[in-house]
Formats: sequence, structure tokens, C-alpha cells
Amino acid sequence: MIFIKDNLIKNMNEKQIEAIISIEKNLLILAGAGSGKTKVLVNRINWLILKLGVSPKSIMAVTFSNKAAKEIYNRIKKTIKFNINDIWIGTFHSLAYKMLYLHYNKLKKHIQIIGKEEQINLIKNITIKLNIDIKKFPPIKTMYYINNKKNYGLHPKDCVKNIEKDKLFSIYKLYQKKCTKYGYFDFGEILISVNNLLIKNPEILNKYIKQFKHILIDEFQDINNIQYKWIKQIKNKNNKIMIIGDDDQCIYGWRGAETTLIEKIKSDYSNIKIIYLEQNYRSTNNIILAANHLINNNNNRIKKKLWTKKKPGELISLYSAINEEDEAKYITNCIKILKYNGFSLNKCAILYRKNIQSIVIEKILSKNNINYEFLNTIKFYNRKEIKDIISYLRIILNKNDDIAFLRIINTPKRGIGINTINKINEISKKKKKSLWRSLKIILNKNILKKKQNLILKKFIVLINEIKKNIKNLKLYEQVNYVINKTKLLLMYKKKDDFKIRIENLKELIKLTKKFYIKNINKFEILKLFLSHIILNNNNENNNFEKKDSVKLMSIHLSKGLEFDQVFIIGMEEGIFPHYYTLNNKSLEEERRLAYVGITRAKKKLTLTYTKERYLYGIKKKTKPSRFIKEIPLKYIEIINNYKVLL
DNA sequence: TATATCCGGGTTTTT
DNA sequence: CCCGGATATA
Repeated sequence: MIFIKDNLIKNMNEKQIEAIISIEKNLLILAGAGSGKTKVLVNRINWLILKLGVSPKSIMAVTFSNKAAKEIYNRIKKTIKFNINDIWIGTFHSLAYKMLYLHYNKLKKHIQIIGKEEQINLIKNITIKLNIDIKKFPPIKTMYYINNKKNYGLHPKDCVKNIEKDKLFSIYKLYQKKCTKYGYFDFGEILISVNNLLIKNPEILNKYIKQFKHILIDEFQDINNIQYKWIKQIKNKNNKIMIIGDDDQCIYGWRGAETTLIEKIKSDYSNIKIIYLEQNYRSTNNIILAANHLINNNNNRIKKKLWTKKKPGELISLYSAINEEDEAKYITNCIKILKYNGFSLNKCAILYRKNIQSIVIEKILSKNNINYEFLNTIKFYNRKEIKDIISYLRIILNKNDDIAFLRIINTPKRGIGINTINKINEISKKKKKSLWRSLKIILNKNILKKKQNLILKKFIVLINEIKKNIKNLKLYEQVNYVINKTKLLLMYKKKDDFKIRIENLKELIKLTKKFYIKNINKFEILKLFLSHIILNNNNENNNFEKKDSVKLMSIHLSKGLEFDQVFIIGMEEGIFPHYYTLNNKSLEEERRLAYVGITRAKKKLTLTYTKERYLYGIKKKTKPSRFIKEIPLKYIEIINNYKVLL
């Protein structure tokens, strides 16, 4: 039936080819782990452009992570040599921001994106301001409450009033009021605003509906309500959508992801064709079968069954350790043997539920001179020195940015303490003015001590001077100027982590040099740059493949990756599944996480658990994870002592 | 205002 | 056990 021979569909199975070339219907691709879904997505875009003559600018490809977006972009670039930047490829948030920015800029409205830490900070301030006990209402919990509302597109005014008269709601109300007033956009707000933009401006909506002939969405299982609404707006009967997802790999439920939206799509979009990609190209059969058995214990899932043409391969090793040290030694030993046999360390990964579990492993690995790389998510933007510089830049763009103001008012230390700040805060509260304006008021009234008065006047002069002097500078020069002028370097010099900070600042300068947009003024570029680094807040692990080292990471972080040798440690009740999730509905999510972990392995999987473990300094007896028991014994090779398990 | 000490709480985290 | 935040002290 398919007679076209082409590189884009070479070596692909029939289902994959169908997913790449069919355009009569909307497509829902239910793609299991390792079934080649990224390849399908990339080749479909290539196909649309090269074979069907679809213009790059009428394609929108949405992903959840910048990493994925970049990967897709780079892979397309290999095949398509023209106008590739016209394709709208990006995360939900970055594409939504792009739409918003184009519009807001015309209205001269400023968008200040705020990250998690700033959100928490703001919530904390508000909680205190409302005389609500911070211990009873910890800001982080409040943030989850707010974000959850926003995941459903609900502003305070959209919440049901009689139910929502509690303290959390009152914090949310004030929080949202502040955000609106000062132009703060948390991540949820970007999506809500873009939705509202399209609702209120049919002409803009129509423009995008006409523009995007093809919408492709990856990792659809992780979509939340407001993201769904946005897509639904842009999609109408004339454009085609392709959705790829695997509900078994939904591990971000706590962030508003709803697997049920996959079901919803079937009823919302008629004329949708479902394609199952179930052939796995990654793992040996034992691993696949074990994974299938495990995930089958979940009740809420779309039934599918991974299969492979590969041989059974090695059995899954199960090691029962005395304690975490023994566990680490066993794994280190395994890796030593692999290394001795010429195995590249790059092909080994040690996965765990909690980052803290890596400590013992790291200790033993380095004792044995085995290179390893610990991957975590300490984000570039979250680094102190980056935030400090950025805060100065933010104040320069918008003096009423209270969050930035609070960050830099005494950084570097200039002798402004909590008392002075409180006084400024009081005026701000009374006059309903920003901290910057309140500061100016306070200086005119001689409320403060002479010393503080002088310091603060100097502060104002400093900010004004920076603003004046960087006006016509290039982006990297602007950043450089701020670094020097603010004397932040001197402050870092006193600490022993000075070297790392300098490295990070260099990295920042490097980023600014790469960031270039034609035909807009210098402050506008700065503005876009600041948004860019929050929205692309990821470590660039560009030497990930190059360095020969064992990779250590959480299972969450391993999603999308694959390794010949995978070790999953801490397979114990209370660790994995995590203590918090025992006996509630997120247990199924834990199981999906286990499924993700297992399916990372190409050739060999090793599971370990310990009989006792230090938890917060106390030695505790532990029991093997239920997930081990959910794998039939015939796929397992017991290294030692399985009795405990039975 | 800046530093010293105590206390409690402690998953995962694509944006 | 180890970190960050809140309180006590120089």
C-alpha cells in the first residue's frame, strides 16, 4: 500500500510510517517507551515540509521541556536547510510567551516572568502582611494551591466564592492583585493570559488558526487543563493536530498533568485516528516483559502492550544489600567489572527516587576512582549570583519591581537591615506605592537615620546611573557594566565558592553574546533576554555524552534517556514507592515512575534494596518494594538472599 | 545591623 | 544527619 521509498520513512515500521505521512485525519499516537516517537515527530515535520510543501511557519510543535524542543529543532535542521526558524517549536510556555509578547509589546505592557523562588517569596510576604501564621500556611503549600488553581485557568474571581473563603484563598487574591499590578507572570499566568488574549481578541485568534495548519504535541500525557484549553482554541476544523503521548509515563501529576485529557481529546476532536506504537526498539525482551507486568498493576491506564523482536537477554539482577554502603559497593563492583571488560562508563546509569540517595554512591565510586557525573536540576537562573545581576537589570527595566528591589537593596551589603526595609514596606502598604517610590517618599521625610538616608540616596543614584549608561550598550556590555558597577564581584570574592560564581557569570556573558534579535532597541532585547533565561532555565549538559562517566540521576530526570546498563537503587517500601504516596492514588504514579526507570535499560537492569538504611540519621529496618514483587520471578536473577522478600 | 545558635522538618520538579 | 529559617546576642 505504501509505495513511497524515502529516507524519511526508511527502516520504519508500518505504524510509524502511517504516523508520519497521513494527513487526512487528526492523529493520536499512543507511543510506548522506546517506540521511536521523537523520530516520528521529527520525520513528520520533515515530511510535511519537504514532501507536501507545507510552509515552516504554519507548523507548531509543542513540547514540555526545552531539552526536547532543542532536540527536535536540531534533528529537523539536519534535513531541512531553509526557514527552519519559522517553525514554532518550543515549550508550551515559551510559545505562549511569544504570542503574548508580540501583542503586549504593541500595547507597551511589560511582562515580568517570575520563577518558583520568587513566587514563594511573594507569597511569603503576602502571608505575613495578612497576619496569617506562616507555620500553619507555609508558602510552598500555598504556592501549590495557587498553581493548582492556575492549572485550571482559575483566577481568584473565577473561584466559587462560598467554598473559597478560607485563608489560602485570601492569600491568592492578594497575590494575584500584586501580580497584575506589577506585571508579574508566574508560569501559570503565561498560559492563562494567552488564553484570555485569544478569547478577547478574535482577530488575533483567527490569525493563528489560519497560520498553524499543523499542530504537533509531544508528551501529551503531561498536559494540564489550561494548556489543553489553549491548544483547543488554536485548533479548529481546518487544521490538523497530531498528539503523541504515553499515559504510562505520566510522572508529573503533582504538577497538574492529567492523563484523562488523552481520553478527552478523542471526544473533543472528531475525525481522529488512533495509532499505537508498541514495538520497542530499545530493550531486551526480559526487560520489556517485566515492565509490562509491573505497569499492568495500574488500574487507570489505556491498555497497550510493548513488544520487541529482541532476544530475552540477561535476566534482571536483584541484589539484597545489608545497608546503603553495601548497596553502593555492590554497584561499584559491577561497574568495575564492566569497565574491566571494556564497557564505556557512559553507558551506565544509576537511578534513584530521591537525590539524597546519591551521596553514598558518590562516596564509594570516587573511592574506587570511577568517574561519575551527578545530574540534578540546580538551575542556572536559580544561582545566587545570576539572580543578583538579573535583579539589578530588572530594576533598571522597571523600578517598581518589588521582588528585584528587595533582592538588591542590601546586596552587596550596604548597611540596610530589616528595620529600614520594614519602614519602606510600611509606606508602600499605606500609600499603595511600589517600594522604589516609597523609598523616594521616605527619603524626603527624614524618617530614617542619617546613615541609612545617605546609603539609600547613593543607591538611587547608582540605579539611575546604570540605567543612563547602559542605554546604548550591547546586551553583553550591559551585563558586564552592571557586574562591575555594582561591586558584586567584591562580595563574592570573600567566599570560597568564588571560582564557581565567576564561572557562572562568564556563562551568563556567553549567553548574552549568543542572544541576538534584529531591529529592536537595546532595552527590548534585555527584556526578552531576561524572559528567555527564566523560560529556558536548564543546565546545558553539552558534555553529557563526551565525558566517560557513570551517570547518576533521579528517575524523573532519566525520562527520555536510555542506557545499556541501568541500576535502580533503593527499591524499598517508603523510598520507592515514596512514603508519602503509600495508600493513596499517587501510588499509581509511583508505579509509572518505576516503569519509566525500568524501560531506560537497553541490555541489563539491576535492582537493589537494602535491609536497613539510615533515614535522617536514624537506622531503620526496611522492606523490599512492592514493585519488585510485581515483576514475575522468571525474569529475575537473585544475586543473594531473597527470603526477606518472600 | 551582622553574626551565632537553636529548632524543626526533610519527594520527585520538563515550565 | 543537614539545611534553612527564626530567634538571641554582640
